[in-house]
Amino acid sequence: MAKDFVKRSENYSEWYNELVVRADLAENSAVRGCMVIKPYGYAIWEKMQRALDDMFKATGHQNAYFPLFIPKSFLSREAEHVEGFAKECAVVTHHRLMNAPDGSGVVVDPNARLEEELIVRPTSETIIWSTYKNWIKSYRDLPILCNQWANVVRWEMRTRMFLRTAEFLWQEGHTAHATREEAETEARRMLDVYADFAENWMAVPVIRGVKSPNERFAGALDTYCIEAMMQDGKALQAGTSHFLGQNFAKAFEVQFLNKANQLEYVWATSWGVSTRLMGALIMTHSDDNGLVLPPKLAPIQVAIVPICKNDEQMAELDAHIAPLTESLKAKGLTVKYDNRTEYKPGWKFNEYEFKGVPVRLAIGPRDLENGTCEVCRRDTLEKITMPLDGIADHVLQLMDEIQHSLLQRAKDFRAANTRPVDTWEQFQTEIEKGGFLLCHWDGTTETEEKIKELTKATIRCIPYDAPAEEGKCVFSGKPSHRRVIFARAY
RNA sequence: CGGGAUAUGGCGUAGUCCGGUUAGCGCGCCUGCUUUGGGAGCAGGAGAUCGCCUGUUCGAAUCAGGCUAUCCCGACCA
Repeated sequence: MAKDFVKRSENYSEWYNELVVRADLAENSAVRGCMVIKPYGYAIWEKMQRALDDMFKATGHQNAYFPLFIPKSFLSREAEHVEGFAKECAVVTHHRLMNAPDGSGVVVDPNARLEEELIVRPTSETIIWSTYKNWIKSYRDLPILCNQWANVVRWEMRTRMFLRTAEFLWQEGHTAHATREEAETEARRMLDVYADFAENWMAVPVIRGVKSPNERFAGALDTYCIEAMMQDGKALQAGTSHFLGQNFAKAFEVQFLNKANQLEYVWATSWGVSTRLMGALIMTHSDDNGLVLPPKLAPIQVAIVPICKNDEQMAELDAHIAPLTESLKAKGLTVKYDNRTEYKPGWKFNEYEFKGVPVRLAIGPRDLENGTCEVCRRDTLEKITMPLDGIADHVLQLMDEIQHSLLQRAKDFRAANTRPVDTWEQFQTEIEKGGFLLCHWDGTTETEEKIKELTKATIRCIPYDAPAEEGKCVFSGKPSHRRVIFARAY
């Protein structure tokens, strides 16, 4: 049991904050609202990046890089877009510092004011579409399937590590298409990529759906999303994909000549996932003993801890364990053999447990005699002693088992906390218990906002697979044709 | 931007009400010895202009005024 570590049931958000710091994932920085992602946390993010990047490439996308700064005028080209982001933009107004006249340090040089202020990108639609205008002349230039890995800044009032920080890392895909249908297909296809990644790499089950107009991205015609349920029953939007229609093409005058030699506006999509996925990963699997990582994203998959009484024994263990390490590595596993003498085995057990290492092997004098090894899996904390012979295959299989079992466990949790609700009275009590409420909704923004105001619950999405079903809106009683998901969200 | 709170070695804190030796303790850190199957023990050691400024006083971590920063609760949000 982790010492001095608050339990999820006692204070979930404190548990989360402490876990992030103590598992060495990230820490707060000198800059308000910005975090430092530490090497161990960044290693997880790199694994996510790698997997996603491969999936983007496999679906025909290429990486590119666009500027951090956006001319102020660009942002205001699309009316809804600017309205959505105006309140949280960092603005560059000057380009030079000078020594303070009174010697008190350095000040902004008032003579170095920029002609046009620059916005630190909150997202890159505008700068990218101003560029695409130059790239697109003919139907032969389409589609353009670009992605960029970048940092963005949204000046948030209240921040939480990974879940909402003023600066965060993400990828943003921006595509341009000749037809509406093709763009819509692209937006949905990338959502499927995200869902695939969430479930098969992160072991986080997600619900695919469409956002209500109220929750839609500023400037989009449709926003598709994947929604996950955290262990406290709150929803977390884990990824979004937008069908932007011709809004940005019109704002930036991006037209192409079609086969009939007629000018048409280009159709657009954008889609992104961010370091917020780290938050989803943490809050889906981790427990009161610390972080729990799915094997596919764990920077260390196997930790090996030797147990011994003296130097000679350690030397013997080193020699004995070396081939074991090699055989695990030969299976493609990431292995850490920890024979530091400054820490005792018990300390190491706790350390690797807290950091979510999926499998731990311990080998001591008794094992040397018996040709065995203690195998402990992080997700269940189950320990078994087994012969060293064939251990690499066993561990490899265990990785698979853990990966699947984490997903299954999360699915079971979600299922246990998802239920239909048909009356307003019931809604008010049920929403307090957390989880997803499947409810009929009359389709109006007024109803959605009223419900949000009264209960802090929002429509997370209208699931793709919501079956047609006649019913009455849980709030207004007006007719509805399918259920949507209500929940409190991060 | 409203409402509340806090600020003391790297971290967590005692002391503040009621001013008075060298600012105490735990964790961590350094050195040495003994240890190692679930966060080791002992001994020694380093480390703090008590958030900042001004004032009151013989004397301020402690009292007063101002400032700054951070955290929590709201409004806002991927």
